[in-house]
Amino acid sequence: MNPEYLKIINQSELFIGYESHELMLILGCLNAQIKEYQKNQMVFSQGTVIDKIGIVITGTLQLQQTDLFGNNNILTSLGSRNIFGESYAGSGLPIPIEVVASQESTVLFIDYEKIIHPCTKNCIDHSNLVTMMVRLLSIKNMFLTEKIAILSKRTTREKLLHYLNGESKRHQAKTFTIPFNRQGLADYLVVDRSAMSAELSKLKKEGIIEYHKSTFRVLS
Amino acid sequence: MNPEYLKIINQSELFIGYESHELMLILGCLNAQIKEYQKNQMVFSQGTVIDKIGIVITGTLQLQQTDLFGNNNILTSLGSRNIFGESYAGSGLPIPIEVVASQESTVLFIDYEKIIHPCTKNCIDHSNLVTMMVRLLSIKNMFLTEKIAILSKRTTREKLLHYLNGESKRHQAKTFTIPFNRQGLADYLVVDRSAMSAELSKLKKEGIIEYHKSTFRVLS
DNA sequence: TCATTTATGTTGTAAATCCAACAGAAAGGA
DNA sequence: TCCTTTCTGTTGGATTTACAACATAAATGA
Repeated sequence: MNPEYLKIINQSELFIGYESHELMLILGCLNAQIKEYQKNQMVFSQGTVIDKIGIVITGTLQLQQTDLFGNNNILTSLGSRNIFGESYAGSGLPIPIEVVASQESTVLFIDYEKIIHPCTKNCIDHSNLVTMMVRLLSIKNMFLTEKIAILSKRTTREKLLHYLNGESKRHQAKTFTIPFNRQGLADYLVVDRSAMSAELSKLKKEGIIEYHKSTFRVLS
Repeated sequence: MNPEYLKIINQSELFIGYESHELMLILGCLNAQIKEYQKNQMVFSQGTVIDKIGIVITGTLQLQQTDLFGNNNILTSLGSRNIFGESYAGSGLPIPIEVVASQESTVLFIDYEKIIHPCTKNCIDHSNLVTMMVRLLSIKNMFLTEKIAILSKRTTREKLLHYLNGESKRHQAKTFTIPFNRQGLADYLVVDRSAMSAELSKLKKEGIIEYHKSTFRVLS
């Protein structure tokens, strides 16, 4: 395998922390396979059941979904080191979205079954791949649950307060820096940026929060 | 173990389909333990790292969260057969919520590690517990992702159309029945019931959908 | 059967959001 | 440094929602 590729795989969440010779052995044992895609070529089709996960080596893939009116909605873009398909492969259900290469791309595929039930003999131990996989799914799960809790708030004010309170708890500090600028935060909370800015000002005036740029402080 | 308990455990998603003697052996090998809780007693505390999952045998537990102002928000209620804690145990992160018995309850606990890395010798094979666990996490993940996609739509109309389109695809049919009454659907979409009813009427008038009670048909 | 409760649809009003436009601040580059 | 671009806050008007109140339909139970 191309050593550049190995370096990238080694940076993906699933394979982080291995020595490169270990990684090579594991990938061999997992029967991992590289595949190239041309621009606009389909990687996973909507409605199929998949049994492999993918890791983007080079290029960009897009998760997209077609709506009632035939419009193509782009859900996410995936770049180098990103893992995809793990929830779908694990569920055994047909996938409700499609994955397409939005430019020429290289992808590594691994049989999901081999990750979940690693071989135990004649092979380097890679049973902690299960733990890593489950951790990925679990953490994603927690993030999604938290986001739903936020989106379930009716007003911009409530969404902001829930988000800031959650971040405060997560950092175990009243003062913390968020990984968003204003537009990014508005996108995350699914509200209008200008309305959100106005609400932030109000909260500051009312003495409920303080902030400077992306550093916030909750006062309570 | 109480045979009534066994019957309930056998109905939980994780242990469905086993013969009762198999189940007993597996539970023994997993070192599963029963614990009783009084009303208002804490099961899991916010901020702790947990290494067990729970299955409710009898009674009711509540997942709840305290907000900035000290209000206790109930996120979900858990009843007989429900599994909880799997995402938190799998993540290795401190839990952002607390679990409390809202009435006298009986709970079965299982070490998470033993599910993910089942023993392979001197014991009945229960390696498919990993598969079941991963399937649970994955399917939950897909549901959460779908819900976020819906909640990310700005208007009631868009939320409705996205939801109905998704259900149509899932059922692979233009006509399908949803598991909600109007209030339930409004809660799921996080919109006002009456406004939603009005929007449904509009969509029907415009010839975009048809419906009768909880049976819908998308026309496109 | 009739009475009661629950579910659903309709409407008007108040409140909140979105959108657009703009101005000043901050950041980045020549 | 100056110029340009990006980011942030502010405001007013159009749109959408939430809320409350009510009427009718459907379901439930005595």
